[in-house]
Amino acid sequence: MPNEGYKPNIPEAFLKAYDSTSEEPAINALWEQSSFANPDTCVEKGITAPDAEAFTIVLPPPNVTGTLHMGHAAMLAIEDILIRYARMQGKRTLWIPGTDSAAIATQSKVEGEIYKKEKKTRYDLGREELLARVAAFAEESKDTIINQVKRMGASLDWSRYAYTLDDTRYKAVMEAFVRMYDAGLIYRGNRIVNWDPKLQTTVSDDEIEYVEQKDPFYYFTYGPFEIGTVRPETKFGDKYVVMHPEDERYAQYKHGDTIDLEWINGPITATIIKDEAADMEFGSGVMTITPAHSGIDFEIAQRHGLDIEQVIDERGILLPIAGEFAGTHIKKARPLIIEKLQSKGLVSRVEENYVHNVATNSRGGGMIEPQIKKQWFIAVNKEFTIPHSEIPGIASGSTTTLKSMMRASVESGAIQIAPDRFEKIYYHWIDNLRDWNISRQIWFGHRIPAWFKGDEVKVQIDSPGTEWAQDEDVLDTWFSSGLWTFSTLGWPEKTEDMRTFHPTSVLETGYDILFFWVARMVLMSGFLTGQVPFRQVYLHGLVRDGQGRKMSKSLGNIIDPLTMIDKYGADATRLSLVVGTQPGNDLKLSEDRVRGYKNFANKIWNISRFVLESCENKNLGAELSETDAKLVDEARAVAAEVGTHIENFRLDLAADAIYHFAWDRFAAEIIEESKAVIKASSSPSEQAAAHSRARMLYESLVIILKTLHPFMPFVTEAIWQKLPHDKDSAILMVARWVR
RNA sequence: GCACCCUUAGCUCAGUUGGUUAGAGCGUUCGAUUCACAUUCGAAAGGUCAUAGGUUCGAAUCCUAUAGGGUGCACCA
Repeated sequence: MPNEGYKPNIPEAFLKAYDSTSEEPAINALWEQSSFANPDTCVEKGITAPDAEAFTIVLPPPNVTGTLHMGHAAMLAIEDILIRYARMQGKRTLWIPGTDSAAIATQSKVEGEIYKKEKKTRYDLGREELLARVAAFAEESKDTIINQVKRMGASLDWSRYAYTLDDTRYKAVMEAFVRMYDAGLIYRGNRIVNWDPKLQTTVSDDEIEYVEQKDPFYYFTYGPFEIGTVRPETKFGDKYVVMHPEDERYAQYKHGDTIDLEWINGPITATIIKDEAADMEFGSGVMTITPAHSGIDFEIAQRHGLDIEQVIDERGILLPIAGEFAGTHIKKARPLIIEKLQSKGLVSRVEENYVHNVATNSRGGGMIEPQIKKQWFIAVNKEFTIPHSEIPGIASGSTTTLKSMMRASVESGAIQIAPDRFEKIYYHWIDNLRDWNISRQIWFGHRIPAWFKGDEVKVQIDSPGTEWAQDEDVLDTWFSSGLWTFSTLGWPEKTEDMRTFHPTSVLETGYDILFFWVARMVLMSGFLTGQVPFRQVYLHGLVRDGQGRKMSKSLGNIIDPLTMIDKYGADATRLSLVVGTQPGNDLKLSEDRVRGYKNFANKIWNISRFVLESCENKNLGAELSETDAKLVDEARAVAAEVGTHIENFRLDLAADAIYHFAWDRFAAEIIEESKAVIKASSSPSEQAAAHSRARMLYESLVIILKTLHPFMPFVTEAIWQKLPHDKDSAILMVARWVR
């Protein structure tokens, strides 16, 4: 506490309004130079106890496909609040930054740009050249993103920066693949997969996005039956006719009966199959199947051991089975096939405008065409012996499956999900989970460590020799993302970081990637480390525009975080993304919101100036009067309340509480009442009151600055730097939270 | 089709195990301002808490149904 006769020597900059554009870069430089975002530094400098509890968050790594949007800004604001609070609590606090190569998304973006400018495909360029171009793009994009992240004031430990494709992470991915293969959890097999003919790769079930579409629905005469379809081009090979075993309309037909009938390219013999997959309510209750190009049909075919014939190739071209239509693209073939069927009198009716959902690749690809392909899969239902497990309910050395391990992690409470309604959604997803297709037919990513020589296969990290050829495919980007909580800590090496910081404390991300990412981390971490990846999941909502619409280029309603930071400051931007948001609920953001919080930053600035001016020539070591002590306690109580809210992940309530205390109570009432006390100083008792009052104001200000710091780090730190030097910490970022 | 969420002031949202007169920000209107304030301060208007039942001494809050909006999953021959 400064002593008698303290002269605040208020810097000139303080006499004007708070100017975020001049203060923020200086504060950022101060933090960076301190390197207090690195917990090791804090321990070395004696700020954090070496045995202090760890608090870890891994930053969901932004894709290196572009620039930061408001969703990222919200994520950074929320996580930085949690991190700064934990750090001020004296915890060993680590927030790990990173970026994600985002295999398909990045490659397809670069491919698209190359095609636009040079009319060249990846096959024209070749693997090496394309990879170089993608890597260059990723590098540039990465730098942009890092700079944007820093401008938000995010106190990440950049010395631990990780990129999914850097050497350490590459090693982790290879190791993970080999271990899972050796445990029998990764296998290669012919299965029906989601094939994207545009990007020429498979995608996982979760990456599929169903888009509503209107198409004509055709009914054909198929012998004595009527069958329906929107996709006549798949029907060439259909020689099985399926009906429900209990459908009385077709009781006369027995399973295995054959019927001769006239079909697209001439007479065929069809076989009756009775299977419960046929829906009696739909259409005529009878269907033909195309096992090579439909998931359900494939399952039916497998159940009954039926022939499976490919009709359409990888580029969407009809194969010789299509007879005269062979070599034609399915889009062009469809009307021609209808024409032919009509001329043969086989079209019984057409229902125009049939509304149905078609599968598309949500990663910037095209319509999905189911195909049977030899792919790598992770077996989620296969039993295995887990060597080591800290997951409650799963004992080390016991037999389990990945699915039940994922379930146990949440059911046991080892992982808590906020808001908790997402736990149900998580279970539902697990129950419907099928084997995860992890191979992708693109070039950018982690190449699968499998080696072939003739029919022999070896799975190992290093090449077994020159005569062995490596698998051409790369891994699904979520495979490497699934390792993120521990690959960033140096796994598979037994590092000090791994021991200290894993499992991580909180995983904060958008609810839209609960399945893609959160669930996959639970899977990977459970199997490979025997631990849950994090103890708490916090799912934030999506940032939408003022009218609740998604922000998009075509709507022109994008609010760019950098523009907001330039205009109103990072603090105002952060606060606007936190106040009024509850976990799991979308946030409607308008520029007015941001502007409002800029005024608040300025308010804090002015409060501070007033307090410092009031402290001029006052003894801040003076005894506090009873009234003033109560007022300081009031501020302290608010800090405690804010802390409780933060621990409950109610950042909206926390911010609201300190906002109202600072503005409506401290500035509007306490300061107003203090003006007279500070000025009147004729009698000794009045002077004592003035000294006490000044001290109260100063102490309250310190409490407000500390409490507000996680939310508005820049303005609070800027003010802190102008406070007298004998405060409890030279840098507010590592000051101890109010006690 | 199954499940979940939302509906509170003009707008965006709080309202924690049911408990006085339902709150905030923004916006609107009126007034003040040589005062720490690129402003700020004071005041006002504005709500049948979606609708209808029920439980209860008491319901924005719990239960049921309905309507509207949204999301996830499945189906899609």
